[in-house]
Parts: sequence; C-alpha cells; structure tokens
Amino acid sequence: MPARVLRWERRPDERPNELLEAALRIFAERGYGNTRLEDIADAVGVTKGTIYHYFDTKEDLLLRAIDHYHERAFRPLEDALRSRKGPVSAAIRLLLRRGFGNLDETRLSVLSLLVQGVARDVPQVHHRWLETGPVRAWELLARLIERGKKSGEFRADADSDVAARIALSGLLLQFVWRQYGDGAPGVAIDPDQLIDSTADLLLHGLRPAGRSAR
Amino acid sequence: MPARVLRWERRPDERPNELLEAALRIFAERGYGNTRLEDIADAVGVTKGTIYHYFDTKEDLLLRAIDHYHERAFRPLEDALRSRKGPVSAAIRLLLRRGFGNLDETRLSVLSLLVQGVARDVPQVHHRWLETGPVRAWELLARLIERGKKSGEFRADADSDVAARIALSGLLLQFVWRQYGDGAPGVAIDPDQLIDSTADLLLHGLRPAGRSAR
Amino acid sequence: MPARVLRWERRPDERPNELLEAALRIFAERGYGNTRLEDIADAVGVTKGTIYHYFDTKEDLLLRAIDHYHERAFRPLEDALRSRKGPVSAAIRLLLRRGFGNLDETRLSVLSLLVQGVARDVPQVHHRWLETGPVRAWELLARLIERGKKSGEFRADADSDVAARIALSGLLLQFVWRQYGDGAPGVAIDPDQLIDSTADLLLHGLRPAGRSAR
Amino acid sequence: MPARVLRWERRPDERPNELLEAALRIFAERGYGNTRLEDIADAVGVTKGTIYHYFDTKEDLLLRAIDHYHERAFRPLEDALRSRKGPVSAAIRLLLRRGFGNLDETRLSVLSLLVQGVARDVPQVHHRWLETGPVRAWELLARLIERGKKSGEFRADADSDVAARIALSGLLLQFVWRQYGDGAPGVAIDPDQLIDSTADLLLHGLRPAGRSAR
DNA sequence: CATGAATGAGGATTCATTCAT
DNA sequence: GATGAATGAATCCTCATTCAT
Repeated sequence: MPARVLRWERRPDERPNELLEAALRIFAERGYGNTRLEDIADAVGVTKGTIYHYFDTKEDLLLRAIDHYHERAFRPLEDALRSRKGPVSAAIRLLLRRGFGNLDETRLSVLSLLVQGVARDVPQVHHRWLETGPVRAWELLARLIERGKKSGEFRADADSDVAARIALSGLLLQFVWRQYGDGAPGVAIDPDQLIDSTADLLLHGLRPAGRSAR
Repeated sequence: MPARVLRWERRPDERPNELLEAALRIFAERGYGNTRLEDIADAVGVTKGTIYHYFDTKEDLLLRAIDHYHERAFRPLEDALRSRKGPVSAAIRLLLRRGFGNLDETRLSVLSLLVQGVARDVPQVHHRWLETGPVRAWELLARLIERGKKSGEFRADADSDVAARIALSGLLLQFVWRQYGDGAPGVAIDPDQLIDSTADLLLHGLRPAGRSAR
Repeated sequence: MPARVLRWERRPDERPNELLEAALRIFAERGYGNTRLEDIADAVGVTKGTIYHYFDTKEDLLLRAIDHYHERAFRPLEDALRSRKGPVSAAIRLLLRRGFGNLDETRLSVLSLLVQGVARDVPQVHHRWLETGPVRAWELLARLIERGKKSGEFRADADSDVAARIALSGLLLQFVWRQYGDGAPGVAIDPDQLIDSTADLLLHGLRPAGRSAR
Repeated sequence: MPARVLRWERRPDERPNELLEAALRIFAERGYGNTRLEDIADAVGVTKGTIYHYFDTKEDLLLRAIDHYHERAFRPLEDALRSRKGPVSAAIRLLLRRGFGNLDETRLSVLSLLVQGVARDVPQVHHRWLETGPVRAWELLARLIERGKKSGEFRADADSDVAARIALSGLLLQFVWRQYGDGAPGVAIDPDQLIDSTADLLLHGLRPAGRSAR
C-alpha cells in the first residue's frame, strides 16, 4: 500500500493566524508593494487561493495582520504602566525601557513597515496605527509628565506634550534606522545607551530649575 | 545687432533638471511604487521615451532626483551654522528653526519620501540619504553641544550624540507625521511650538546641575 | 398513535429541486457566466460542496434546471390547445394570450436566459430548448393555421410556417426586450396591446382576399 | 548580413481598426465572456499589452467595436429608404430584403452577439444597440406603414408600431436562430422564403378590408 | 449527506523598458 | 533628440472543482 500523500493539511483554525503572522513578517521584510501574495502563501505552505478564503484583498490582509500584531504588542506595555506607583521618573525610565529595550528583529521590521512602508500604500492603515500606536504612547508619557509637574518632581513650565512626542518619536526613528546600520555606518549606536541617554536627557530637561535630575 | 546667445545661457539641457524636479515632486506625493514614469513625463510635457534619454531606469531617476534635491537643501544650512559665533544655545535654537521652521509642502513631502518611502525600494538611496542628511545633521548638532560642554555652558556628563539624535529625529518624524493630520487628528500640533519646546527641552536637559537653562 | 410518515410524503429530496429552482432564477437574473455556484448554494442555505452531491458540473446544473422548468412550463399550454374546438382564429388568439399574457418576472428572465444567455455557454441546452420550445410552439401554431386554411377560414396561399415563426419569435423578442425598458425607453410598450395587435395583424394577414378578418 | 527580423510591424494607423474588427469577430464567435483579450491580440499579431495602448478595458473594446460596426451597417440602409418613392408596399419589401437579404456569416454572428450575448455582460452596450438598431429600424418601418395608412394603401386601424416591431424582431430572431440549424434542425428555413413570406404576411395584414394585398 | 478548506488554472490589467521611425 | 507603438513579465483576484473530515 503506497504511502498516503496529502497535498495539504487541513488546519482550519490555525490557518488565519499562520497567514497573518507570515504576512506581517514578509510585508515587513520586503515592503507591502514588493510582496506577492504567493510569497506569503508559500511561506505557510498553501496556495494563493487559500488567502482569499480568509481575507478579502491584499490590503485587508495587511490591515488585519497589523491589528493582530498590534493587539499583542501594546496591551502589556499599557498594563505595566497603568499599575505603576512611585516617583514618576522611574516610571518614565520603565516606559522607555519596556517600549524599546527588547525589540527583536521581527518587531523592529514591523515598526519599519509601519513607519516607512505603509503610509502611501495603505493610508488608512497608517492612520490607524498612528492613532493607536504612537499617539497613544505619547499621551501616556505626557500624562506621566503632567503627574510629575503636579507633584513638583518636574518643572511646572515644561511642555509635556512636546517632550513626550520628541522623546518617543526620536527613539522610534533611531531604532528603525539602526536596522540599516550595515549600509549607513553613521547611524549605528548601542541601543541601551540610546534609551538611557534619552531618559537622562528627558529627565534633566524636565527637572525644576536649581535641582539636579533624578 | 543679432541676438547674441551666450553659450552659458543656452542651456539646451533644461530637460534633465525639469525631469528631476518633476520626478521628485511626484515620487514624494504618491510614493515611488505608485508613480508611473508616464506621470512624470506628462508633467514635463514629454513622453516616456524621453526619460530614457537621460536616465537608465526608474531607480536611476529616483536616485538622481534625490541627489539633485539634496545638494541644494543641505548646503545653506551647513554654511549658516559653520560661521556661527556666540553662545551655543543660541546656535542650537537657530539650527532647529532653520532646519524645520520653514519647510514648505514640497520639502515636507520629500522628507516623507526619504523617511518612509524609499528604504525598501531603493535601499542604496536611503543609506546615502541617512549618511548625508540625518547623520550629518546630528553630528553638526553634537559638535555644537560638545562646544557647549567645553565652555561650561552645558553639563559635562551629557550624551551629546544621543541628545542630538533624539532631538533631530524626533522633530523629523513629528513633521513627517503632521502631514497626515487629516487622517489622524491626534498628531496635529503647531510647528513653532514643536520647535521651540524641543529647543527648551534640549537646552534644559543639557544645562549644568543647579543652573537654569537659557 | 405515532405520527405516521408516508413514504411518498417524506420527500427527503427536496434539495435537488430547491437547487434547480434557485439556480434557474439566479442564472436568469445574472446570466450563466456571472453566477457563482456559491450564490446558488447560499440562496438555498447550503454550501457549494452540496451542489456536487446532486450535479456533476455547473453546466449540468444549468441543463437540468432548464429541463426542470421547461417540463412544467410547456405542458399546460399544449394541453389547453390540443382540446380546443371552434374557429381557429379564436384558438390562435387564445394561444398568444396564454403564451405571453401572464408572464411573471421570473418567467421573463428565464426566457431571456434562454434567448440571450445560453447559446454560447451551453450550446447543447440552447439547441434542445429551441427544438422543444420555440419550434414546438410554432409548429403548433402552424398546424392551427393549416386547419384554418383547410376550413376556408384562412386564405389558401398563406405561408403558415413563416407566419407562425414570425408572430411567435417577434412576440418573444419583444417581451424579452421589454425587460430592458429602463435602459432603452424606445422599447417600452404595453404588453396587451402587443399581443392583441399581433393577433390582429396575423389574422388579417391570413384572411382570404375580399373578406374581413375576425 | 543576417536577415533583419522585426518582431512586430509598426502600424499605428491601422492597428485600432484591425483590433476593432478582430475583436468584433471573435466576440461574436465565442461570446464576450469566453473571449480572452489575448485571443484578439493573437489574431492581429500583437500582444495583449497593445490592446491597452488603444482601449481602456475589455468592455471599452467591445463597446467601440460595436459602434464601429454599427456605424457602417446602418447608414446605407437608412439612406436607401429615405430617398424612396412610389408605393409603400414596395418600399417595405425593399427594407426587409435590404435589411436581411444579404447577411453574411460575420454580420449574422454579430447580430447574435448583440441579441444574445451582451445583455447581461455589458448592459450599457446592449441598451445603446437596442435604441440605435432595432428601435430605429422599426420606427422607420412604422413610419412607412403610417404613410401607407394616410394614402389609403393600408387599412386605417392597423397598429403600425406593433406590426413593425413584430415583423422585424421576428425576422431578426429567426435569422439569429438559423445559425444554430446544425444543432436544432427544426429551425432551418430558406432565408428568401422567410423574408418574402414575412413581407406577404405583413402586407396582407395591413391591406384594407375587401381588397387584396399587393 | 454536508461541510468548507484548499486548489490551481486562468484572465484582466499595469507598466518599466525597448526600439523603429 | 523625441516619439509613442509595442512588448511581456508580473500580479491580483476569481471560481469551478476536489476531498478530508
């Protein structure tokens, strides 16, 4: 009796997530426009058609892949921060370290995709990401700074909104660019130094006149 | 007296420059992948074929368009800074204001193209831009900060490299995102406030312990 | 006493008929090529796969759907005519009125499907329909005319075959086109006028020289 | 010196018409939905892409192909009729003979395409054809009949609109069906007999009571 | 019987690039 | 130089059909 050969495995429950994850990874690696649906299908071991079993269009696939990823990426950070007590400066250091301290290759390339690759191809997705990612993050940080101002830990005349924006988008872009270190040696930098020095700069910048930071 | 045509006035080769400028503008507006060579040709009033008289490929066109633009955009800033005297903090404010204070629509969309649209499509160009644009800019700023540290204007333990990187890439990304304000209301912000508050934050962050900034 | 279920009442096989009827309706509405099997399955509340329990291919489904419909549509007309007595002209009026006078939306769209939509997609079906539908109808009418010629009610030199063909296919096409009245206002016409005036024309055209029709 | 081989000939002026004519022929043979653009391109000796040089979409191609054909097909008939003098009955016979008497294979299959193949796939085209083809034709015929009624040649109570519609659409459908004679023997008929007997029927049907036709 | 996951062959459309004129 | 006709590879998306469950 000949070995039974299945052309494909039937995995109705895992498929969508498998596809979502493969899609995100490959989109992130190559860019949205440079990725063919067949590449994604191949990576999961199915054919193009299968993608259309679960998703309406290529754009829909991207959109859902980002949602899927985003869901997991943000929740923990927000939770960690919400329950935080103690001096605000410590919370801020924690936020930056948590947010940028342990980005693996995949997360970094997803960030690049979102920062760089999606704005003109799927503007709708880009907008949503902006609102639910960066904006949410800097509002969080700005609220922390406000708390520090109220408690006297920070100077009252600091612009908490701009401080939060600059620190976070500065870090974000630096981390995105770090990935291109091979082709552009001038951008290389140690990530821990980047985070810690940014925290120092921010906290120094916020401390009241006449007092030393930390 | 016959119309005298000076050799250096004839410029029969306006074409390439016209093409470069149209290309940059349209690439910036729509993204590289979404721009057809025909669109660029139409904008200049020639046909597709003409582009191939001057440029090898679409990629070559992008590459040269960016070079062409870059040349002009950077020189003045660098010159302005180099000759600067007086307190470093004033120079830094000037740098930020000059660099970001008068970005018209076109420059902004070119920045977006470079930040967002080119990394995966023309990595070579992206790398070059990183080195000649952002890296050069933050090295310039870092040198200013170093001068401030030497003169005692800034605290000696400040990380001038990171401070320069964060301030500039933070501003850059904020300005790029501002353009999407329509779709993502949370990112909207007044540009002058952005620049001035960033300068405040940076200078506060750099001032020596026990002294007030400015 | 337990509910008694008669074998001939159980009809576990409503399914095929439901499918046939849904198929015909949807094919008729949208055309064969524009109808997906899934649409038909959805309409009946089953899934695509189920169709393949009962039918070999999409074409087979169309073929049987038309047969199924045809069976019912023709019998009554033929019966009504066969038993008819009295003057032939009255029978002819009856035939036209019965044949075209009470066509509901569905029947009309089925006619359109047969007239317009099937010839190239399922030629075999189209041929069969021609033979069992139009041809049978005009042979019936031609025989009536022949009877009229024999009885002296109609002129002897009339071409009963052509008269029957023209009257019936003329009416058929007019009724099919009436459905497109929205897009083509020039084709709109009152259906009763169409039938009655056609009958008048036909009967006038057949009456012997020197006598008035009817 | 090796023989120079051109991959294609440059024929900018003929191309569109060549394509239009090939398209119409092939659409007519196989149906719109069953024709691939590549088939049409092959028939002309170019590649698919070339079609898009001249036409926007497949639908646009069909639409223009029909316009192109229609233009030529209708003009002569209308001209011939407009200038006609003498008894109306002769003009009517002429109209029917001119309109249907010399339909070659191609014209017939184009008629089939229009009658049968286009209504649901390109409704817009079908509507236009209805208005500019059949409707125009029967309005022409109806006007002739009206003239006959005024002159006393035809009976005053005849329904000229319906008479014109039935005669022309009856003939049209008969001619369309004749092409399927192979598969459906019952529809076969001699075309001249069809035209002449239809004319007889029509003219008999229109003659005043008590008078003989012709 | 019924499901619905998976297939895979197409087909329309786009567009960078070539090249005869 | 400039044109624009022509190419042809690439890619999204559709859908009849199959088949493991």
